[in-house]
Amino acid sequence: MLKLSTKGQYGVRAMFEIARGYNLGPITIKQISENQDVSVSYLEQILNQLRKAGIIKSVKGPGGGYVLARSPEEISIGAILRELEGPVAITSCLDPKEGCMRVEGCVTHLLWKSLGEKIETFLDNMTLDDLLKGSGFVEITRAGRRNKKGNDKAVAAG
Amino acid sequence: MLKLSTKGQYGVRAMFEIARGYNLGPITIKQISENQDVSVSYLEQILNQLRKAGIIKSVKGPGGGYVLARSPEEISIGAILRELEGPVAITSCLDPKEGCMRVEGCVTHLLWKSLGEKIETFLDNMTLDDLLKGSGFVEITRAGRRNKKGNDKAVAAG
DNA sequence: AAATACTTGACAGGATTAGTAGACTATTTT
DNA sequence: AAAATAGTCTACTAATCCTGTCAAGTATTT
Ligand code: FES
Ligand code: FES
Repeated sequence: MLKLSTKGQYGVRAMFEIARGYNLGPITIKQISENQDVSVSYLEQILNQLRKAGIIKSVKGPGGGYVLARSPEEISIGAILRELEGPVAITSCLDPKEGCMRVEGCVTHLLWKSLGEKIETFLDNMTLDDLLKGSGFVEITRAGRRNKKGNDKAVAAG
Repeated sequence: MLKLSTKGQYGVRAMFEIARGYNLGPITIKQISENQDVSVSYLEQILNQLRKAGIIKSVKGPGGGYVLARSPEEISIGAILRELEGPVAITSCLDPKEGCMRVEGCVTHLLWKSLGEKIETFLDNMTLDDLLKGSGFVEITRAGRRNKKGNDKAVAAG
């Protein structure tokens, strides 16, 4: 129960890839695809949606790709998921677009609402930066990452 | 995102109806159906599932219906939902039946796992009794509730 | 002009959900 | 015993959503 669609999952993983080297210039869809095992076509759809939402920016042409629009600590997982999957709405009664006539006197409404808020808080407080830190990734060298100006020294971890 | 299916929602609402007068003898599917606006046929399916799980018991024949198998404070919302919708599994990687090869080194796995546990804790700590108390329902008189031995006095609230 | 890379919209197959229907079994009451 | 009540079980369908592909197009750099 309470599954997240693959779109959301892939979206977060893609965002992680972009965040991973966000000060190293754009990363291409193809690279994300290879690192995360998600098809290029599907990623196109997902990243486009995130771009329209202003969470990432795209750079066209050779050397182009995707870059974060803000720094990793300013992008929450919640923001990403909300774009791709709509607001947290355990029941359709809680969906801003749907609503429900029975709300008053409905015994469960408060329950779902409360759970929804808890989830939302969790997701909104978790950022890409937390993801970066929480996974031993500060220590990778950026080998294999294409580089704009030829400064191929890894941004080594201290 | 993170929707609950109607089956789960209806299930909880049906359980609430059964809990509502659990010391007054069984309540029929039909009554639940009327009180909660869910079709009898669909409820049959749902309640049957809950009965097999041992959460409620059924009484056949005239005067029969459904009764809680335990007291309201011993039945958590989590238990109900787990029966009807399977375990909390934000991603399929976390589903006991599925799993994932990428778990190690997967940056998001821990995130989903952590969220899942939070949700589960919430649901497991919330019981039918909380629902009864939390909704002004201690005060209703049981009018309209069929009664086995003819003692039609309402179980009045203090 | 050529190569790279993002952009957009349509679409299809499959899975899941939501709900209905009908025939059957068990129990109580008359 | 028969009638009435009420739960049991299985199958089936329609609709919706998810997952993902494809192809033609636009923008930018070299
Ligand atoms: S049924 Fe819509 S709020 Fe409970
Ligand atoms: S992809 Fe399965 S655990 Fe992350």
